[in-house]
Amino acid sequence: MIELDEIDRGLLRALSEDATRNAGALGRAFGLSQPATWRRIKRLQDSGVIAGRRLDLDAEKLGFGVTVFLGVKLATKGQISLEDFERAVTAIPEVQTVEHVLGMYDYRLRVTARDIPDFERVLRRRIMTLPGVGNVDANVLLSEERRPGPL
Amino acid sequence: MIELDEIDRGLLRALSEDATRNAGALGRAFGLSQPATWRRIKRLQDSGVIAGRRLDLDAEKLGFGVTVFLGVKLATKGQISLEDFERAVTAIPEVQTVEHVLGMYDYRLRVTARDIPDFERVLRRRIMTLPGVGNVDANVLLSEERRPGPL
DNA sequence: CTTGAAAAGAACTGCCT
DNA sequence: AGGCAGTTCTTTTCAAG
Repeated sequence: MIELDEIDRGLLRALSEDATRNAGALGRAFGLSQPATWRRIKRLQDSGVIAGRRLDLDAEKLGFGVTVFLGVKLATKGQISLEDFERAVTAIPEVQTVEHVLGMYDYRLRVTARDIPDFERVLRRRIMTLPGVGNVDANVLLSEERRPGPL
Repeated sequence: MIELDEIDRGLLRALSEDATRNAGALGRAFGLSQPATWRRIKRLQDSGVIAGRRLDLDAEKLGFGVTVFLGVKLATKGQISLEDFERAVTAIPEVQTVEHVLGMYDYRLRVTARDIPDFERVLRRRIMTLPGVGNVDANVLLSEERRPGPL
């Protein structure tokens, strides 16, 4: 694990919200020079604390107005069954995230679709036919807020 | 909604996985010049399809080894109750995402903690004391895979 | 749409405190 | 660790085909 001071945490918090901010402007906000700030960011990248930079897409504007969370309980779950399920589920383009979890469900899926009929198609033809699927629970996303986490 | 061709979708797919790739290199991959690629990306930003660029942090390396998904059912849910709950839940630093959903649960929370004892503390002192909380279900994250979505 | 060029700005390096 | 000065690279804008 890596040692982080207050400034490092501040940089991570700022960049988590907007990764386009440059080292010069960021440094000014924390009372540091551009190279000093840049070196801190580079250190965070090299150590792996910063795993990458990703785009934040607006699903609505892409024509995907419906996001549904599915909780999947497998009917049969041996080693083979898990791998079969994972391979099949990652081949479905509408599945954005696959989370293997422990608890009420075995997997949690984030699925996006153009509209409700489109979602029904994905659910019936793609999800319900996955190998080993038992029970499936659904929750439709109304609104969402992301936060920096406990930095 | 914005009209996108195959190249736009390709750019979004590429940048979703790694937003550090520059216009020149990206353009080469799609047979476009640097300025042409840059104009496309700018158009996607201005139209709001690209909502922003965020950091992808490694929670493990930050010392947060435990991620738990909570499904929360409210006991009382009027207009006031929802706002009270949302205001209180967003004040908890360990809560990374708050999703207002329709279905089995009313809210779904992504919570990170240093370890299981730390999680128990958050659950007992912070989550269970939220205004209006009824039943709470938990799923512990084992592994996760994110994908570009149906672009 | 393209290429080519030029200016501005950000990223990166080396050296010094 | 941090700062300063300089170099390299990308971004950004422009002209012209």
